[in-house]
Amino acid sequence: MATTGRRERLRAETTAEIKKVALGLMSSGGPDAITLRAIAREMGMTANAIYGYFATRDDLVTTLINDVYTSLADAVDAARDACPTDDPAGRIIAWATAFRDWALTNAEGFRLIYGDPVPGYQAPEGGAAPEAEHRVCAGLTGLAAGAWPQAKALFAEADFQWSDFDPGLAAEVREEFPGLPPAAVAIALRIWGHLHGLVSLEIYGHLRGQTPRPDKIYRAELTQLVRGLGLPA
Amino acid sequence: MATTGRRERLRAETTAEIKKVALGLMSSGGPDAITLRAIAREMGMTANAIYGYFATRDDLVTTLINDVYTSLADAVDAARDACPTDDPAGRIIAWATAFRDWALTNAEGFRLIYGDPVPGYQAPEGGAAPEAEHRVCAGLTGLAAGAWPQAKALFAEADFQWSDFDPGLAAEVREEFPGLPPAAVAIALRIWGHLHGLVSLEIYGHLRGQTPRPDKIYRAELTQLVRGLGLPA
DNA sequence: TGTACATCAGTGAACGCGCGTTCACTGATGTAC
DNA sequence: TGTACATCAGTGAACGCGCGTTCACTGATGTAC
Repeated sequence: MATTGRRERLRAETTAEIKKVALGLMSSGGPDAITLRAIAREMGMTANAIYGYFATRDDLVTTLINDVYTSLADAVDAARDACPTDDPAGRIIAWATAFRDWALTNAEGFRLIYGDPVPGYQAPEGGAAPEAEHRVCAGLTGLAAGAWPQAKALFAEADFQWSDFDPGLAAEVREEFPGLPPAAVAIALRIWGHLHGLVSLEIYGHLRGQTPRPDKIYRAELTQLVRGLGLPA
Repeated sequence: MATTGRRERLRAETTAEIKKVALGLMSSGGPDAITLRAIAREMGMTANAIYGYFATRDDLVTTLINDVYTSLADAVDAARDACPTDDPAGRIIAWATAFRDWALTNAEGFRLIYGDPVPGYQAPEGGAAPEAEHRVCAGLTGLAAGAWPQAKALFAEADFQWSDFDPGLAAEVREEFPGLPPAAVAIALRIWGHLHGLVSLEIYGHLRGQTPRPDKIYRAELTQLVRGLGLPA
């Protein structure tokens, strides 16, 4: 058995194609367009052939969410890490820009993760993509932690306790960023809100009648964001 | 014909009940749960009886969106107007607080307006609720306009032109708020993003594993928001 | 006040559709001797 | 190298379901004289 067998390879290719077609269907017809029959139709096979690759439709959707969320986490992590640790403003801007770019090129994915769930879909317990979700969340906290040394003077009177956060999150932050106060975690969540808000308004078309330059609005947002954290522009 | 006839009244009541039941179904089962048959089942009648009240399912959904969006616009306008014009920070906070409160008590409505469209639904041209949409948008611009006298010093170098906005929006703003520069409109959109982001993360459950106090995060956001506009807290 | 008629909300059966899933199967690809 | 067998991707028909919508209808509520 020199390399991976032919059958194995074909199997992997078909699996990948099913996922690609499913995402494509979603992008043109919304989350409810992800049906086994539609996928099969698109691929020129019968619906039940898909059962050879995924035990059930929910299985397929879970895999899809996981893949997509992981690709988002990869994108933002990579962009941030391309910027040196001693440039917290640059890292925030890199992360945030990658976030929007990823969302625009993977609009279906963004909807799949952050929008209404696929009709009839029941996520497994623990969520569909706990690891990727955690990476994104941890990334945000890291950005806030990087900015904190310069930002703390501006948020001195911020009134947050660890009990204002989920115990799991609190424990984790305290372990990974010792000395970081709860106020910094609140900033991380607020940053998330800023980015998520503009991007999801754009993705869902609510900016369409307002501005042809959502990128410019987003850039202005980022400028004000780092300024509001006391970081040099 | 002294008052409204009995039949008329019954008719209005049934229409209202259909809408109420539809929203209720959506809140428990997502947007795809709005089916004529499910509504009829819930009301103890047959599905086709609904055709006496709405010509088609899409008609019903359009009415629903319109009602809901109008109720949002009413809520935020009323909250803002309860605060005097010479307190721009107070008006922003009142509007924003009403926005979140409305979203939490009408989570289905929020999803209906801002989330994925109802499966299979085709909105009429011009959108399902153009008037209410416009009221919300105009309200935001009004908030930015109110804050501008104090905020302008902080956004002097903001590089926005009228061409960065939709012609219709630009024309309207210039008529309603003469002298207000494009940079202020950009601020309005950014404010919208901030509020929409935190609220939709909360509504869609993405804050659940992070904080038990989304209200506190939101309040902190508002405090920083008005501060960032140079308004007194 | 009583009768004849119009209105109209709602019924019940039926249509054609697409869905997820199951079943017994076929035929090509790979493996063992 | 050739043959017998195992694997396994995919087929095709069928199931039961819920959907939007249409149709001809019934029976109670209102109205006109």
